[in-house]
Amino acid sequence: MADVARVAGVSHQTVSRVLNGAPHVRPDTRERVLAAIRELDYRPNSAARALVTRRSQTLGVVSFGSALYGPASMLDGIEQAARSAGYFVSVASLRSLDSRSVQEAVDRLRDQGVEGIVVIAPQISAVSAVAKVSSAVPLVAVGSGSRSPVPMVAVDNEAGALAATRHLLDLDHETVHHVAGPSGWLETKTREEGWRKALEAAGARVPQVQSGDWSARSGYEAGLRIAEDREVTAVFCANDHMALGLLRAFHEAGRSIPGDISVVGFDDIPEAAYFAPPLTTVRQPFGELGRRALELLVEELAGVGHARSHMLVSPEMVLRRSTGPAVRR
Amino acid sequence: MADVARVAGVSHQTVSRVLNGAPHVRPDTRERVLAAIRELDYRPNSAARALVTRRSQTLGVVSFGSALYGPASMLDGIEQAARSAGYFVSVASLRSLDSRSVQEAVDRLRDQGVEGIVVIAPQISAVSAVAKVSSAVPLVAVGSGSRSPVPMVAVDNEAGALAATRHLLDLDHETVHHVAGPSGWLETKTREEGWRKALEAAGARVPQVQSGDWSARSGYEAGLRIAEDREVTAVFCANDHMALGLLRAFHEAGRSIPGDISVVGFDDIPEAAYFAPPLTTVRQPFGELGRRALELLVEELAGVGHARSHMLVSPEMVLRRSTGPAVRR
DNA sequence: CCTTGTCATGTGATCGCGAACAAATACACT
DNA sequence: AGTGTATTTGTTCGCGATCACATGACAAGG
Repeated sequence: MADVARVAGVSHQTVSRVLNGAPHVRPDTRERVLAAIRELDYRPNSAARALVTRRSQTLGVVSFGSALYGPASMLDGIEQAARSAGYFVSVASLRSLDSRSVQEAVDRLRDQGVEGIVVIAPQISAVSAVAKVSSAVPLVAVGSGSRSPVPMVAVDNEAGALAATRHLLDLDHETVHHVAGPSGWLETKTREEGWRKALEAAGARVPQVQSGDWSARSGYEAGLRIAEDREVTAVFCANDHMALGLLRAFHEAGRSIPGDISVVGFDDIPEAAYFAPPLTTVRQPFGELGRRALELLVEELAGVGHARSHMLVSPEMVLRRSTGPAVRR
Repeated sequence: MADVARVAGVSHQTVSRVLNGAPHVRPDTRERVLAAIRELDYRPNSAARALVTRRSQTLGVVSFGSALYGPASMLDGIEQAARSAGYFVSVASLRSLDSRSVQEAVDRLRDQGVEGIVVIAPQISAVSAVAKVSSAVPLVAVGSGSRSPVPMVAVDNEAGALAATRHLLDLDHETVHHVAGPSGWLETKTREEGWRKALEAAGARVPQVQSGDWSARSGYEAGLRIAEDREVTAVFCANDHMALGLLRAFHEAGRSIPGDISVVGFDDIPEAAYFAPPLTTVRQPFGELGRRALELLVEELAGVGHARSHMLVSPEMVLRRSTGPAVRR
């Protein structure tokens, strides 16, 4: 910066003024400074600036399962929104979601000097970990349940699950089976609750829940078990990947879809429309969730306060060919 | 830091020594300092440290299509490796891969003070953009072609495509059709080359190529076109998502797989094993690619030089049920 | 003509840390 | 005891920016 000042024949302060768009700089001196900057290919040192302003221009993202479609999309949305808000994004992805790991990741980011943190933390333990995080920096959770103790943005899983289940009931299915996610996840819980409420509201029997781990493999295994029960005519699956495994298992068991069994998924991953058959599912706007979370965080940073600190986004049902009317026996 | 020094009754330099594990600190003073640090919950200011050491402990990742399985997995691998090497990771995801966007992203990261950059840049234009990037910081590309002008890590796409095609030829198919990726991608090019070479080596006819855009939708559309040609008995598809669309189209056209047509994909996404039927494909170890890229970058930072600056990882074929012997007519 | 206020620019201090050097202390060996 | 060397600690400076304040020039108003 001193070099630039020398070349432009001004003081370092004037260079700083030009850089920060401060008022009270005569147009021609501004030009001279800019010319000097170009000539020297000068780039401000962000560390120095961060040191004195106490602002790093950086936000942190703690993410879990970041290779999965949901988290990856959210991260993408977050980065996009952060950039347009003038922030950098630093990531810390977790291998496990225990309280210690979350705390560690948050600490790491804090040490790096991030101004705020978004936690992509869909697990119950993570939320409580986040809640415990004695963090001086603002923190927003995304994709976690509605009873999160920190500000958060999430899809209304319960409403989505309820709609999915009701869709099947409306097709005259006597009841709807459920393949849930792994225990400990907020999505697992809220989706199961939505399913249960829909059944209860309709006075339908509530069958036993099968549990998976979100993977197609686990859906396949659940499918094999379910296929043994010839009574089953409708299944609501807690995510699309498991639904894929389910379809595979039903196919192998010789059950036609939706002829014998109707299946609904959750997420609407891009491939869902090309499953065999195309999957009826509940769309989660992941990218938008990420963007909204970041907006919330930026608002907190700006000190807007906690005016709208819990944000539930309504998911949307996408009807495809994996669901059909129940066969009356 | 001054506070800590005061509480511990030492100078700030001694605190610094303890923090950096410098030698020549008496055990009991070290203890006093550590105690003071704990008492005050002191955290070093990374901006100040970066300012004086000229090292930000941060690496940048430029990524494209970061919601897709491949890039997301690589990013994940990169982050993991970076963390264990003691670096933070800052991401910049691109919406388009033109030279200007890439340059902008790289500049942004440089301005932030990253010490090195990994570019997840599978597009030809990106590679040339990267090559042009007049960057003072070390730069490594991952997942791009073998003729990249910067150090890079990639799967040997050509070998993978060749193996996939040969697998089909070995099953007695007269020739193998190809659904390629979008033009401009290195993967598209090298996979097509591998396919072509395998055909030529076997003296098989080289059919016209269908092009998609990696999405299941485009695979579906290509599949509809291919299904019209009753001569087709084998298709090598440049990625699994398109293969999924292909399977769907064939199913709708009443062609059985692998009875009428064999299909091979590329990537081995986790769902591929649950397609209908389970997909024979070529596995790319994305996470490992990311890790290796980061290791390469760290080596460059350490000044090990460009000893092994191009690293080709051999992909592995995964045989499943979407391929079978050609039906002799 | 002198005050007063606005613009335009410069000066010095400061952010928190580590590097270089200096000083003090401890230990070893005559 | 005296000298030399190794360990341990402290002092000063500077990294590259912003901030608070000072200064000079000029115009407007009395």
